[in-house]
Amino acid sequence: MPTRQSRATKADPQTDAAIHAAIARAVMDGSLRAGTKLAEHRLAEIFGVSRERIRKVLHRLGAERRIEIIPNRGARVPQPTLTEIREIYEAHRVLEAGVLMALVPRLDEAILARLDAHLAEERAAAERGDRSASVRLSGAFHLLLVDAVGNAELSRILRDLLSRSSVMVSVYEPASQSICAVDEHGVIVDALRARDVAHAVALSAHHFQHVEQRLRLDPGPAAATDLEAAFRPYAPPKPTRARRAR
Amino acid sequence: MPTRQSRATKADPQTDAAIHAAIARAVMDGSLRAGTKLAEHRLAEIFGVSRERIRKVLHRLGAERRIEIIPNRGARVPQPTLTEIREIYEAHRVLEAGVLMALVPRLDEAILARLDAHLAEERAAAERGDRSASVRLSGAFHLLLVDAVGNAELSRILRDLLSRSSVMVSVYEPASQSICAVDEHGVIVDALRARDVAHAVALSAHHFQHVEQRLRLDPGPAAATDLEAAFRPYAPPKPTRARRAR
DNA sequence: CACTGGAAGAATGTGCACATTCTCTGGAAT
DNA sequence: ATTCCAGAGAATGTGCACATTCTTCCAGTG
Repeated sequence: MPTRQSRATKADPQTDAAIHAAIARAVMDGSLRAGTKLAEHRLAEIFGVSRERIRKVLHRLGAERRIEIIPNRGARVPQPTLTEIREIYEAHRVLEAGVLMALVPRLDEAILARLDAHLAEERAAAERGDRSASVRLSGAFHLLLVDAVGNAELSRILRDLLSRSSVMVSVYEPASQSICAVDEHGVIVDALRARDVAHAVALSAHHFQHVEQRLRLDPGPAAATDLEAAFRPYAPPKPTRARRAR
Repeated sequence: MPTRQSRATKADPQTDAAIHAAIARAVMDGSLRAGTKLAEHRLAEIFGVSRERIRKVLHRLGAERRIEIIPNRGARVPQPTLTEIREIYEAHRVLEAGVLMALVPRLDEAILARLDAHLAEERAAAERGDRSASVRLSGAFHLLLVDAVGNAELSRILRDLLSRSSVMVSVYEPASQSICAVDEHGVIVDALRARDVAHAVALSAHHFQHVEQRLRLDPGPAAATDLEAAFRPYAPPKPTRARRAR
């Protein structure tokens, strides 16, 4: 009997990890706005894989709290309330206090040099008005701090928290302002260099509260986004014929 | 109105959540020892559900890092190295420092009363030599601390961390000693009552280091455990006839 | 005109069959 | 005797078909 389709032409064009990363990134960077429905069938068509593959990825994203899954009702990009967002930021602030306390005793010149280099990058991005780079770098600053402690578990937890707060920035953050003022990062590094734990912690807390205060009060429109447009840069290695957008 | 009878007659004997909880608990409390293979087919028979159901639960447990999944090679109870365990404990210690700093400013009599009541429970368990209760309560103490902050996200993160360190206790902890000395918990509460943040943090760090030092250096035997025996208390609504273990 | 009931269509959930990969055993060659 | 290889058996991965549930829309009634 004839084989259905020799999918043996090549190994899976889209591996699970690739699809997972694509959707996670689209959710994180705001390409998919809060409230967007993530229908299994449509995603399967877009990525050119079976629905089961999409289904598995979606469930994993749900377990990671990156998307919201309601039984029998599918997956959506989460639309967090302002209270939930403040909780995320507060959690980040509380945990970073512990990170700073653990970091000070093990500071060395190499770590301080890396932080200085990062601050220079941030300033450069701010000066040339590159908002995209600024957002990315300001998040990376906090990751740099936790990575300096040298505990993989800590890094994983904080990285996860940061990636989830990124989702929310796209909903609540006014687009005209940068997320983290580079000056505030600079003074934290200064306090670290002086081995002043209490001051570093206080500056960090103050910094996070600044960010929280900048959040808009209205959630903005919860309109859905076109799935195909969001995933166009990713991977249709499938010669799909033109499809009309409804 | 004809009520749905399909659910009534065929009533899912085991819901996904129940199976998930059963396996997670078995892994956490040591009923399944490190290295035990979790074969899909056998679990499906034991719980009396289809293999797909087990498969989904297993993948979710893997995403939560509660079990270890190797592609094409199945799921196993993780057997962490001593270094990984120390990282978990260190992470917990670092994060709890932040929690204590956030907790002190919002301490009130109600919280202190809850902590006191918990300490009394711990002492009672210790006095009657109930090791099982002692282990459970000593973990609950740290959850009580983070819950008192009132941030659900923080509670979730620390709860997850604690549940994962519980796995390791069963591997590395000598059975004759209790996990957390109740005295050490008591002095932490004393420092909190005095609003002495620095002291509370120092005591907490000292406490965690105590626990770390108690860990045995040899991982002990990595023998597998009989799956059916571990899950006998759970889930056999199976009218299956007796089956002999091969 | 508003509201309820229900049917049709669509989306999600599940079991099954088959494909792929791995493990284990037995035998032959060095 | 040890090592390597091949084949059988078992376990995992995947696509498909069907069952269940939800949404939507429309007809009928008060």
